[in-house]
Amino acid sequence: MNETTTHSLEADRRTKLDRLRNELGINPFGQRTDGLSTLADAKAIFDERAHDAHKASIAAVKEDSAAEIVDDRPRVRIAGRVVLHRDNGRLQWLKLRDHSGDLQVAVSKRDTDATAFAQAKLCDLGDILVASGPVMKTNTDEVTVWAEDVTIACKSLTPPPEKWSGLSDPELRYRRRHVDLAASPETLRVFQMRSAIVSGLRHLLTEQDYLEVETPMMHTMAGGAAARPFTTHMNALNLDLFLRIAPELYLKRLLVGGMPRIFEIGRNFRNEGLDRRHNPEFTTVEVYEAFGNCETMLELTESLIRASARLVAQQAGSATLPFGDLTIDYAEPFDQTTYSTLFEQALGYPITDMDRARANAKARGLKHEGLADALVISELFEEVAEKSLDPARPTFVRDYPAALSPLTRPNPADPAIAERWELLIGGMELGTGYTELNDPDVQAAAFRQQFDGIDDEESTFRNFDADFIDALKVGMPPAGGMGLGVDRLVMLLTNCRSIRDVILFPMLRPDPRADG
RNA sequence: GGGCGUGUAGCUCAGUCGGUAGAGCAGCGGCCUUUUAAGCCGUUGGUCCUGGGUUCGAGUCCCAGCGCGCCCA
Repeated sequence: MNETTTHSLEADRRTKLDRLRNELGINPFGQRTDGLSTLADAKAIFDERAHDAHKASIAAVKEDSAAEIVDDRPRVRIAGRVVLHRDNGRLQWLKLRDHSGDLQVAVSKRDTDATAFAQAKLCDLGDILVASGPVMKTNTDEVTVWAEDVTIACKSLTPPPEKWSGLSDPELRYRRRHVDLAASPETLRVFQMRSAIVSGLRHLLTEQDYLEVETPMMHTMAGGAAARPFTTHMNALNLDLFLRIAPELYLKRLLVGGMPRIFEIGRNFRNEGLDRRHNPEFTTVEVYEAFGNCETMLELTESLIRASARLVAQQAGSATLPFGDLTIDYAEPFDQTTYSTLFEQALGYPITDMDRARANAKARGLKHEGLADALVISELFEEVAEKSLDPARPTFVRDYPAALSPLTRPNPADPAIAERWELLIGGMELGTGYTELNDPDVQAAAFRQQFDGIDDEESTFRNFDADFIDALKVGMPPAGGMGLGVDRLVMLLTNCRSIRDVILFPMLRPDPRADG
């Protein structure tokens, strides 16, 4: 950032600020304004008949000065940021933008008072303008507000980016998201969609009698998932705390407490890598349902995603959306397979053949030494088997190994298999669902077992959560539970290839060029 | 963590073989009452990411670092 030139461009704008104040007596940092229409509404209210009648009456007056001007064109008051300014001398054309779209405003010297016209003259790209007047159409058929009054509601002191390309440097888009949003309607649209998707999930769940709850984000023990937590410290209690890596163990306590259908939409924090699919803070929706199981959750998850896709596709009956080169149809029933089937299909030998699995892991340069069998299989599964799936086909992978699922109930018929699925779409893990474990003794044993076969650093963050075991002893109803990554769902549905494009302010390194 | 790419005016980008730093938009001064990325005339604006090195001379070549992106782990 160059101090000198920034300063000079800002200085130009400050000069205009002074002129507005001194020559026009205007404070260009305005006040409450009532009766505003959105630009989309103002555009929609245009009345062809009234417009034609007005035009005809003007022509009639030219013929016969006794004729009367008829003007019942709809009038609006609008506000928006100036994104174009064409000054033709005594007629100025402005294009305003708000969250609903763009709309042109014409400011004629003939039809505005001197103060209004001068404000239009002095406005810069980026200023926020309020204009009012009839909605008409230009000779080239563009719906336009023919201004009768114009006020600068907020003077912008910072020049906006190039008016057609906006910000294209991804770094600048993330660091100066406010500018990106103001300059790029496509960016705004992604976040409008994100909001609609989250509201849609909330609405669908609430409508089916799931109760929305909020559980702590600061935990004394980081549980509910295998991930490294962020740490913080509470002064009042002189207590080290973890930002939550998952809300699961608290939500289960609520099942114990007698809330049978609950969900939480909220942030989790994982102190791990950053890449196209991972931001250290990310949003999930987690759902628990008493007397459900992993099947219940599978059906629910599929229905939620299908409904979200329909919402985005906005065409009744269609739920087909692009994701990169893929076209994904969410209306079709999602595919289902099992962990061991997919493994054997992709690797060519059964999941039980540890000799080949270990040799294979070694050959592929995967972690294997000192790892438990299940973790070696898991490495191979994620590396080879998951990638063998058709990314355009949403697929539930069922029957995960119990050894990888310490919070899940094992299948009664085969204790090596957990009643758990993961959902993969577009090459991403979207979510996971379980039949929850509610036998406190089996849970306690599973907590102990999770320390086996992992390295010391990893085990630092795995805990034996005695308080949670105590809760299970009170008695938790049989239940299904699921967690769905909201950021990744939004990526899929809005065709964004980086998680940073669906998080308003993604984590970035501090700008080394910044002063502070 | 590794590989590749990238960083030049407020923004978007050129910059050839190493020889005085360029354009468009934005800005500034003019003209213009139906423009459509308006047009016309004139004009301002640079820590070429940072630090070293090679060279008579570096935006350009070399080394190191930093940010961002892509791919891989």
